Amino acid sequence: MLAEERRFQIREILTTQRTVSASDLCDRLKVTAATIRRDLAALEKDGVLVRSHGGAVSRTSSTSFQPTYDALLRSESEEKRQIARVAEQFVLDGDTIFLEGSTTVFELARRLIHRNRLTVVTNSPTIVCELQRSAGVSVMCTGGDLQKDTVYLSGEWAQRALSEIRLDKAILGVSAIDPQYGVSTSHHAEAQITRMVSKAAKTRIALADHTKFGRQRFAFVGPVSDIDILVTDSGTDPKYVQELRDAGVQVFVADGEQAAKGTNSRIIKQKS
Amino acid sequence: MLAEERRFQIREILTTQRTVSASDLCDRLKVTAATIRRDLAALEKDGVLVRSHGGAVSRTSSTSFQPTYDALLRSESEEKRQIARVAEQFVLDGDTIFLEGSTTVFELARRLIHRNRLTVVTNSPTIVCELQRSAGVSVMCTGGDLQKDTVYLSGEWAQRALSEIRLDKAILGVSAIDPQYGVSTSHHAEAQITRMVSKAAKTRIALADHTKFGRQRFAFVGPVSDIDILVTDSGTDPKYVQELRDAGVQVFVADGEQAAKGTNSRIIKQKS
DNA sequence: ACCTTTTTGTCCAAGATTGATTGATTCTCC
DNA sequence: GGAGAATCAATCAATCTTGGACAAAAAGGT
Repeated sequence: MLAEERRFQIREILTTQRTVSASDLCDRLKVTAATIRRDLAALEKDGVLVRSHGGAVSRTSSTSFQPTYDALLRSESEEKRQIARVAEQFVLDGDTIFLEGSTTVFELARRLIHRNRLTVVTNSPTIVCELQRSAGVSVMCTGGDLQKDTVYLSGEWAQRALSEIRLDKAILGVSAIDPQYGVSTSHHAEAQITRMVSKAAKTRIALADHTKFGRQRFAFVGPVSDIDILVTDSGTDPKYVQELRDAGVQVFVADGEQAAKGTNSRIIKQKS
Repeated sequence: MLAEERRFQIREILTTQRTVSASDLCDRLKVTAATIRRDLAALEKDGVLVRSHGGAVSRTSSTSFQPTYDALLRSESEEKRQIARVAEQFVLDGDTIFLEGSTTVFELARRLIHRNRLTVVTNSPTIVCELQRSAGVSVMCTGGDLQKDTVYLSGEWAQRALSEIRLDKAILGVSAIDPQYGVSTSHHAEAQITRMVSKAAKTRIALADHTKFGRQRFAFVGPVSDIDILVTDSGTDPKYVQELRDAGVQVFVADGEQAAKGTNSRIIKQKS
């Protein structure tokens, strides 16, 4: 194997798992620890990863993340990953889906890289860059004005693009949800986009970790009944889960085991 | 076997494999390592692949673009940086500019992060992600279909966005330029976008390293006289530089010293 | 048939990569 | 806080790769 290829493999591994141990890499790539150390040193120099005793940690990307977004991604990433793992089951090959820019949805996007015959429309440049590596997923970007703080494209171009498409599923990352008040967000432009996406999709799937519940933000998006399926983590107050179910929303709570085990069939059946 | 045929085979192999070792090619093509090295050197010069110790990595593999893009970024990055350094002088605060997706232009984008009151329109998600970190640059993305191999948004959405804007400057990364034939590129969609951007801009600035000269690609973009300013590196044959100047193009050759020293005033004066 | 040009193969010294060894450093568990 | 294990950086030797020089072979033109 070429050194170049080996280092590429390390990067690949780091995109799926955030961290990797040196000994693990020795086994998988069939080279000695000395070589792995040299590779890690080279990749660290390139800014791809940060070394730590016994292995390395991905630096998400030297180029494509603003520090705050980076920090956001790290915070509660385990819950986000579990939510993404469950949400992935709802995406079927052949679907045309919208992925809204948000960190939880980004985790889902990473999991879709190896899919086939999937069409993804998104307003997140980060997701576009991530799915660039995928051979089987065709990607469309809405365009629009970049909101620096949320890595979100909105505005006239985005709206017009959304006004002329129909989607099988819309995957929405909500930033505040309250059973009574409904879904809300900090930016007016964002709310507008979310509403348009909801209108264009046959099925609306919202991803929200437990921190998003019982909160209200500046811009109202819509009532909770607009959501068809909601995926959250096990840290959410069961009271909220019940209230949403009463409102007609299918709620899935992702805990470690459920996400790990193959509950695919059950979920998909329940969905269709 | 003809040399042409052999090199074609190497390209074929690289479309399916992404990487190939030199010794492997010796076996498969029944020639010595010296010949393979010469072939790989020639193909690298043509921009088909990037050599690495013991073999080569494809530069245009659809299966996985990321590593290739990195290698691409590495290859001749010094020239690209020098070109970007010169080109930066043409971008003034307050300008509204278009940055076309290409590795050389990407280098320029990185240098613009700390600018103020700059409006950047681009069709490259990579550039959007990069400029996300910038506080003083407002960014608009054209949207469109993602071309996996070039990290380029094109198609209807991109065209419509471009049809309704006016730009001070368009920064174009050309992939093939020939004084007689003009500018060309591999993809039809790309050529279309470039033409629209050119039409929308008051000033057209093309960036091209020395490997792009004297080449012709599939899709014709336009004659060289469409370009107002061209920046290249010192590796370019002076013959080409002269021919372009004769055609009315302002050509700037970026070498280490010129780019390093503050020749800003001279360049800007010459421009206005 | 002859000369010129291009291509290919061989040889060799310089350089790069890898695995093994060493002693120092760091982590973990008690 | 200390003993033991694991990991680290630095170094060396073995192996492989590279680029240049030169000769042989092939191709092309007259």
